[in-house]
Amino acid sequence: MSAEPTTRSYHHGNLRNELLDTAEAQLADTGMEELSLRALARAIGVSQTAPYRHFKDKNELLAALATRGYRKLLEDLEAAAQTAGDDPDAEMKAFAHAYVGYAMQHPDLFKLMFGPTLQPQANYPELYQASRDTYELVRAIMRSGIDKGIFRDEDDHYMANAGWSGIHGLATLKVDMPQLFERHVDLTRQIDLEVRIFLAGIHAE
Amino acid sequence: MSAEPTTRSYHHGNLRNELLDTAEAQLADTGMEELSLRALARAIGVSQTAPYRHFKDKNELLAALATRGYRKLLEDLEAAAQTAGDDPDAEMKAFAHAYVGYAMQHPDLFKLMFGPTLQPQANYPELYQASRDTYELVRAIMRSGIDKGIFRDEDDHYMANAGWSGIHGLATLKVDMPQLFERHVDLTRQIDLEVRIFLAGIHAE
DNA sequence: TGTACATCAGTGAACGCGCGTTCACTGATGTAC
DNA sequence: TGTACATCAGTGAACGCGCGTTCACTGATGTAC
Repeated sequence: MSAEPTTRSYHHGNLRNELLDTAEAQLADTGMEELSLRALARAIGVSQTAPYRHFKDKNELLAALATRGYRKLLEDLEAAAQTAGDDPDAEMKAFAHAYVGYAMQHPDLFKLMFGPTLQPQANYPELYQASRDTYELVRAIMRSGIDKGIFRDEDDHYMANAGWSGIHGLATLKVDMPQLFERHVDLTRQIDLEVRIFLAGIHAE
Repeated sequence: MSAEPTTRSYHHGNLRNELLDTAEAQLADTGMEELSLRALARAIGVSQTAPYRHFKDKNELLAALATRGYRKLLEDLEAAAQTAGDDPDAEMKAFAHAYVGYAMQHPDLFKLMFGPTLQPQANYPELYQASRDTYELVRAIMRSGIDKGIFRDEDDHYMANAGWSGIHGLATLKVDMPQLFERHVDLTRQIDLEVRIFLAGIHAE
């Protein structure tokens, strides 16, 4: 993940970043339960108290990790939305695929971001900001699909939530209960259908 | 939760049930993190090894708890569906409200049921069965709303998943990230709109 | 109805564990003059 | 260019903790005869 310096001097030089990289790797490897500061320090080859030079406590490290996670999700979603040009249908599909894809690629990070450990986020200003930025993009994308619909403006927010719920629910079920979907379900088809139903529902009546 | 016997003899007589009741109460009180077998035994006033007469280990107790949770959810959903008569629109609305309502009433139990602790469920046959029963009902309800749509039969399963995802996503976001919805969103309206969009989408084209 | 005995459902002490965190410390680095 | 000194980023020992679980045990209950 990060470039290992060839000689380790007393001062590591990049410990904060390496802690985060290693934490993310361990999260992917063994999940949240097994992630401990001590194991992290051990893996890096640094004393178990060294992390405290960079994070007040364990939760601050987790918050930094989740913050990176939101920023990455935001990037992925933006990139997906831009590839789709002006067609809101295609945009929403690309967006949904990116969202679910992110959850599948980083399941435990996704759970950390949307899980209870770091609630309330207000305690971690950077995390709060990063998550807010992500939600704003989600809503913006949804709105761009909705604009062509016939609902009144005041429904916009509710419709954005509805679209988001569908996608988030799929990602969550896929990540938390893999056996439910793994068997016969083609995920691409599932996502496409879901977006299609949503847009048809918006534009109907 | 359970009737306390007026005199406690050496044999408790109802320890298994009281363990589950107390565990559920502690889950609601302090969440998953703080739930320990020892604390449970302490709360009931029994030695810390007594639970091992009734459960092989901690996870077996949690599995039993989640099993009860699924059965209760199933009951709630069935009851809701039945009050709605033959109108699939009303049925789906009642169903969605029951689902989200359950999550809000028992947030930590809901998380346990749909969380990673008890995965894979195959290790706990009763839990597996109870969760399967619930999913079957979910799918059945969805299908009953879908039957009037124009999609081909082979899409049924995908459509059921789509409807379920929307509802599950809403429940999950509501439970995990309460601050997102709490502020200006009328949940009843949100659910009703979501169902309306879904059904309109199904019946459109 | 009484007794012997198996089984059930508790007890209490103890084990080993890894964890988060604090503390006093020290080596390395950067800066002012 | 050299030196004094503050600050930064590490170390290593130690603390207290509650936990899950095992063990040998014992009191209570149910059953066969």
